[in-house]
Amino acid sequence: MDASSSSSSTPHALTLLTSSPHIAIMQVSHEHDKRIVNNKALGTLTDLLDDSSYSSRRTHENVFSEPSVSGRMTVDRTDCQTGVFSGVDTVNNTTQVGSVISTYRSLDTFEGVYGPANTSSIEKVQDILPQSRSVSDGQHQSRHFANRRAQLGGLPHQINEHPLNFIPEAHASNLFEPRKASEFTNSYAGGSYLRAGRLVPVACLRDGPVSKQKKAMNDHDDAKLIGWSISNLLSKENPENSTSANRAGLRGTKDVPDYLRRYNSLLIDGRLKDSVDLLESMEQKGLLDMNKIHHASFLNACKKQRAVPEAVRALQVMVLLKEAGLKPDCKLYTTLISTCAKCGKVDAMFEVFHEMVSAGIEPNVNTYSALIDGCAKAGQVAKAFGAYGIMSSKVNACGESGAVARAFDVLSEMTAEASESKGSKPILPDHVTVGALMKTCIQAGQEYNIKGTPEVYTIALRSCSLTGDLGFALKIYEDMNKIGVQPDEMFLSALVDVAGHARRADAAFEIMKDARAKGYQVGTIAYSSLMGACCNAKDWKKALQLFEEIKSIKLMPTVSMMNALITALNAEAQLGLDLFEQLKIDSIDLNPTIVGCLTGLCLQMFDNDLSLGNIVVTFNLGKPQIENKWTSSAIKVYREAISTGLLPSSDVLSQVLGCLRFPHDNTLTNTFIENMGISCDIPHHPNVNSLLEGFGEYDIRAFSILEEAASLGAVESISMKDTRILVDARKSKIYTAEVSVLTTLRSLKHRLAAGARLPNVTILLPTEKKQVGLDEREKTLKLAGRVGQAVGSLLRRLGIKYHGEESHGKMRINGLTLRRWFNPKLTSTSSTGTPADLLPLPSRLAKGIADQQRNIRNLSLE
DNA sequence: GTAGGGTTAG
Repeated sequence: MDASSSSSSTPHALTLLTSSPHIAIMQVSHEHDKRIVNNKALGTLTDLLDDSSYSSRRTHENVFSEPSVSGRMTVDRTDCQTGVFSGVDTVNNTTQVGSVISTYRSLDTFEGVYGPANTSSIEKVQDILPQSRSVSDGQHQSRHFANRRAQLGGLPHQINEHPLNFIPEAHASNLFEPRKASEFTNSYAGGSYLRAGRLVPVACLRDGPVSKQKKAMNDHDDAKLIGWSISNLLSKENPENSTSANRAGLRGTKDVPDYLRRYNSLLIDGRLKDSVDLLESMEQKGLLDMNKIHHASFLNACKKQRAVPEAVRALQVMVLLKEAGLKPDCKLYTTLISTCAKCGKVDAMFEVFHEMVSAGIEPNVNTYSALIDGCAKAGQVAKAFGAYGIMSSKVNACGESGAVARAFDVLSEMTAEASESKGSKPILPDHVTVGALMKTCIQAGQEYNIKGTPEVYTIALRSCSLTGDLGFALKIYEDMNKIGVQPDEMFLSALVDVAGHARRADAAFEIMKDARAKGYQVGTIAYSSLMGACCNAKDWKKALQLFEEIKSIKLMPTVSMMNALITALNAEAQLGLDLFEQLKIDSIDLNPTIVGCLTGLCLQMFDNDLSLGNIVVTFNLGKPQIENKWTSSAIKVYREAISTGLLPSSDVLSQVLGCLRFPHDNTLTNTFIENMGISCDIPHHPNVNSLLEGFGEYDIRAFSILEEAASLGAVESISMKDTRILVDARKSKIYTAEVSVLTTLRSLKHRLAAGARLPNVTILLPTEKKQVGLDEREKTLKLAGRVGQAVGSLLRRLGIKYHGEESHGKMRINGLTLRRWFNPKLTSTSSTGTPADLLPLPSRLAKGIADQQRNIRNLSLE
């Protein structure tokens, strides 16, 4: 710490130091806007337009295409147009017109996000999208629709021609056949997650209002009508179906509740494949009622394992079992998209999305949120911005005044297109058409439920957070203002976070100041983020200043706030402890949050010293003790917390115990041994640890702290029976688990000294389940968690043999093994300095004497 | 019990 900063180590002093230069937000906004459009967005776009890079990045199509028209927004105007104006009854089918309009809107989005799209760039887009050839002659077009009809299995004319249902010709005839990745623009390189023909256009929204289009779909989507049935698809899909029941362990399963129990337990075990097999075998027996299946649990299980293909397969089962009462609707698709998003499978996500739209299900705000979220999570920020643009354009179209302008835009474009296209009659819309268009534009927003809510803008902000793109974030803020959506605290919190990631603590404070001035609600949520922003901006002075402010407005510090504060102080760890002293001076009660932050900080610093070999161990009457600043501080904080009546949390306990670990190194062990006056040859006596204080692993203060915590009820006591000892570490934190095991050993050592027989020791450990693919078959593996691994290596270090595997969650130490371990063969060089409780056991003493006698005899024989 | 926003660290 240099002189200037040490003078500022108290929060009060800092308040004076940190009056920062303020930078006007709007100015930042303008500058950044330009930069975004010029460098980032246009750069991405030009990449995309470059044929050579296209092949490897084809899924980037999603960046600028409205998925409901699948990358065809620049080229399918004629299709859309004829679909509306020459195909069917135009004016009465408002939904269709609305969709056309949304098609056009997506073009606007393209322009809105990436700047004006000139003709040549549009042509370039046409060139690179193989399915996007303009289809302007009537013959070609009718062939296209015929294909489309065939592929839909004879759905009504008007639906087939709906632009949303447009599917590239290349796919039309073979939708039921597995497609090659190259045939499917939106497939990822390894093939499609949604195999052809599996997710059929099924829209059966029995709940809520049903649009004309959806009604029509509803009336005609009966699976049987289009020539296939559940069972034949299942048998095609899974020729091993007869064995699936066996695989899922179903022999003997009879009734539905029994099946459902098994299904749930399979899910809990993470056996996803087996659980779908089980559903299928239930279906075969006619026992399946999808209303009784809790889909979210399944998808959550998928999420945990990042198992998108399983999620998709389950969705397929659901779709196939529609008749059994399931309604694959927007929500279900959105859930699936969200699952993909959470798993980081962007391609799968877009594929589901495209299928959803092909099925005539309108995405709503949640769907877009999930998409943006997924792109952002996967670091595909350009896509996230693209999805934001699409959604944003839909939101903008909600307002009535916007709708009128939009309607005229669309009309003029349509007219222009029509007059250009050969062989078509120019379309001159009358007042009825215009009226219908306007109505549609208004309805579009309502019907699609695309409303401007702070939530969705908040999600969009996350993309900016990842890149530290404050400019775009402020643009989003502006967008919101324009359409009159008031930011709420979470939005502001996210915005502040972006500023922090952009290393702009000043801007973060400015945003908060501005929000307060506008009278927006800002409380702990926003302040937590502001503290986080200080931390991200690596501005510990501002963090401390903010902490003062938080105290002054009587806001309760949150865990994240304190963590952020202390993290910000990381390089200034001493300040964290000074802060602790300052709290007492300010008579702020110690709370669990602050205690946790401080012990966490101490552990972090202790670990740092440990890794640098800076842990000093001193011997006091043969007892080794750690001399470390952070250890002392951790214990001090812990003691003070207990004295004010706080119950230590499991984290705090483990952190404090962690500060009492001895370093693992042989020189230290040798020093221990020398100090105990024992001489032995370590390579031949690995279990000499049994004689050491804390077994050479922990400072003995750890044991009293654990015992005290157990007596306070902060941690479960170890079950000590005469015949069996059980250490249940399934819920223990890592260092608590280690000290628990050592405590058990200590107590057994005393039992043995008292002449008792040693019982077996069982240790229960947490495990993690993971399903892995092995040759297309899946297997669930149990893996040892961190705690299990730590306990396993602890025992190995000590030289204690155990049965069982930590990965199975259970290990057992034999009583006899322990007895032997407690009696290492060694010789004592002196009897002085040996602590009383470490005096050799009677048996060992006797043996020691016998050894000595033998040695003397041997000497005399020589 | 069925989509659905933010914040620190690992």
